[in-house]
Amino acid sequence: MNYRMFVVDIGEDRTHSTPSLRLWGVDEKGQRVLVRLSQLKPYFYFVSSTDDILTAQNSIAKIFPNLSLTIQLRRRLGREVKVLKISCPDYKTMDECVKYFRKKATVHDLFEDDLRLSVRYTTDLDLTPSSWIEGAAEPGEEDEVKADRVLTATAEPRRIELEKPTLRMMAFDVLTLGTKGSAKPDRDPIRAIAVATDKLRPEVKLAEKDDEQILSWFIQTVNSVDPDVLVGFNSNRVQWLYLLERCKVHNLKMNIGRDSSEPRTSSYGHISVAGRATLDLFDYANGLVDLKIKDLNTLAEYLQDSSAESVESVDDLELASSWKSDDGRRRLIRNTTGKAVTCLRLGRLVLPYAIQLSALTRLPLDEVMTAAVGFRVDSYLLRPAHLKEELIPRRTEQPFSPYRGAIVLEPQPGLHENIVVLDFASMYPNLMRKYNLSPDTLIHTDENVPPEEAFIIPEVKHRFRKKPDGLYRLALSDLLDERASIKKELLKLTSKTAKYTELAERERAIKVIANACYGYAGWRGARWYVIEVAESATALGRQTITQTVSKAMKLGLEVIYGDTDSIFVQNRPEKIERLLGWARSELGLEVRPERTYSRLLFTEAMKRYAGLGDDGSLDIVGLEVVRGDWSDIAKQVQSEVLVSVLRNRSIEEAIEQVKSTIHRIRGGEFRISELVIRKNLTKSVSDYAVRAPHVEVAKKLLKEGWDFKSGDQVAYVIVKGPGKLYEKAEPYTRVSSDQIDVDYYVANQIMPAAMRVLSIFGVKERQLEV
DNA sequence: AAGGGCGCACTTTTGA
DNA sequence: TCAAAAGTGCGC
Repeated sequence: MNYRMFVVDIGEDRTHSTPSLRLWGVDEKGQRVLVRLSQLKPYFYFVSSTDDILTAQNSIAKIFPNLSLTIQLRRRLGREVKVLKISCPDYKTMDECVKYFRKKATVHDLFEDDLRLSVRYTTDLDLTPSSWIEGAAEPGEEDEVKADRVLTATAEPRRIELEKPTLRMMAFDVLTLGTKGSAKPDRDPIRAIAVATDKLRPEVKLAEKDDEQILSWFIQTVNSVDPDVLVGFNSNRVQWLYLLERCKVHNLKMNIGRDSSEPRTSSYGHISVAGRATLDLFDYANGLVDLKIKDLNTLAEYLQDSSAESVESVDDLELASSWKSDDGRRRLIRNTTGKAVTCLRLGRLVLPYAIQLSALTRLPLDEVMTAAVGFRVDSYLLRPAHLKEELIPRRTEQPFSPYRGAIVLEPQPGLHENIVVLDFASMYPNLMRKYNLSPDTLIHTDENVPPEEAFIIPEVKHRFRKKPDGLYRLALSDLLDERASIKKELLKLTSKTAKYTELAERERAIKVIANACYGYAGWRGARWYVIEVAESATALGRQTITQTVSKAMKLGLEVIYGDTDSIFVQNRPEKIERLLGWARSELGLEVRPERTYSRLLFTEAMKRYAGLGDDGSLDIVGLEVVRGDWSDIAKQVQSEVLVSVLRNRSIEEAIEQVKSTIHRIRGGEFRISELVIRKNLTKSVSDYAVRAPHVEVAKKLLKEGWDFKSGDQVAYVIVKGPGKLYEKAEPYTRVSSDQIDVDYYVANQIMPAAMRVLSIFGVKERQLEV
């Protein structure tokens, strides 16, 4: 009998001594299927640094007679090595065996002993999560399993292409509040839980005397809805943990897994529910650099979802006091429902991308969003490494060692007209591919290789073999070629169709992974951390951009600015065409005119400019307007100034706008929200060497029982009073207008933001004072 | 448990 | 008073 299914979750079964994988998914008829894949033999490799491999084999066979030992040929960083493949009959033996070897051998002698079973077999069998597979199976049996069909595979499954299935989604939100500071699960019961699903109306349940009933209701609802995907916001690190803790308090078993198991924290810190995928929209928001404030509302706005208005942003500090009034309580409850509904809608928007990223990197759907970029690349590289028979090294934290990066050109300050930005397309990935930069092609300094067989990298003088193709050339060729063909394909399709979305999201996922390969190579936590690769990529980048600037000047094009892989030049079409042709033929790289500006403004600073597009649109780069750590009032003023100067060509108008804002704020006409300054904690408050405003505010709130940890955002305003700035910072929710230090906002927020632009035109500060 | 890279601008604190 | 250090967030 054959089955076909879309893989939603992959679980490891350690309840039996024989290792097996459980593949959970949905078939073409919409039935939920569980396929058990057993007869898997865990294995790892042993490389002897001292003994000859036969001697090693013999001595190991004496100690572990029940192992299957075979001598094989593999590669270690491109060089052939003889290895002993050690296959174990079960987990227990594998654990014992690895323990023994780790004690005896140095870590360099063991390979692939750290791969989890699911990773082992997604790599070996080309088994891809979030994709369709098919294979032969026979009916199987499982106790207490929620699935329409339970099968036992009789052969290894194959990957196939079918249209994406409709996954059943359920979103939830949990309302908690602390009696003193942050809500603590051992002390503060859950006040309300809301759920939203595709079929049913959104529902919210309030806690009566305590939260036992609503917890039971939640568990029951999950089990009766039986979703494939559970969506939440901040669910991985906060909401699931809170639910679990409260269940513990009431002695409830949160048996919402499809095998009746409870949710548990798993790799990369995600919450795993057996047979289902979990999706935390916070993880998605966290990965979006454009998103300055990481909450559900800003995410909804970013994704242009209309449900953004249905949720109010309520500051944690305000929750408890809101809850005390009837009106506030109604608001909070409505909000909880609104958040569940919004999570459902946004979950649907994000899912197609998550599926593509999961299929590409082979990280299961629930892991892929939580895993940082480095881990996604790490996972992606496992398969090409396996195909090349490269031994997969363990992840170890290496010492930090900096290296030279890209070139930034000094901008020509002032106002420019008719400028075009020329960008190299995927510069680092293309350079890595072209020069075969890879851990397994790097030639060591003591190796003698004829110069014609090597690429010699300028400046750094590292050498890479021209042949055979390295790990990155293999991986990047696949990625870059597929991306190019998808882009072509997309031009033929109408947008908003299912096929279009699927391909567009696949293209996005490929771009993310391809662009991350360079950074990965220089990341000291990477399995294949080889600094020479990263160093060579940036050295080639510097050479490329320098040569391009020279060529542009030779062609008579004035270069106004450039950064890493771009140059800003006058828009002279014939000359630019010649430059692009030169890059194509002489460098073998694609340069594209990315953007044209009718007017473009530079200060003396690099990485900061504003440009007016031909259609009247305004790009603002690096300036205060696009920074999250400036008050809205300062950003608003600068934005108005830029519009006046660039679009309306009026310095006078700009000056008037600044003056009117200063006048307004001095007159006390402002909202506190315009003055809030936000900064992230980058470490725990006790680790700070200096007393910074946001750290002092966090300290104050910590004393009151609020949680603040590294990564949390602190929002504060500056109030009147003597002393240092850090003594005048207060949580914005507790401050009234008359306490605000207006002088600070005028002198240190509005003025600098406005003058950044206006000083270019010779405007003096006193011209802006009212 | 930790969560690609380097280059740069800018504010505030620190310490002499 | 001033330069250096600490800290943050950006660009690519």
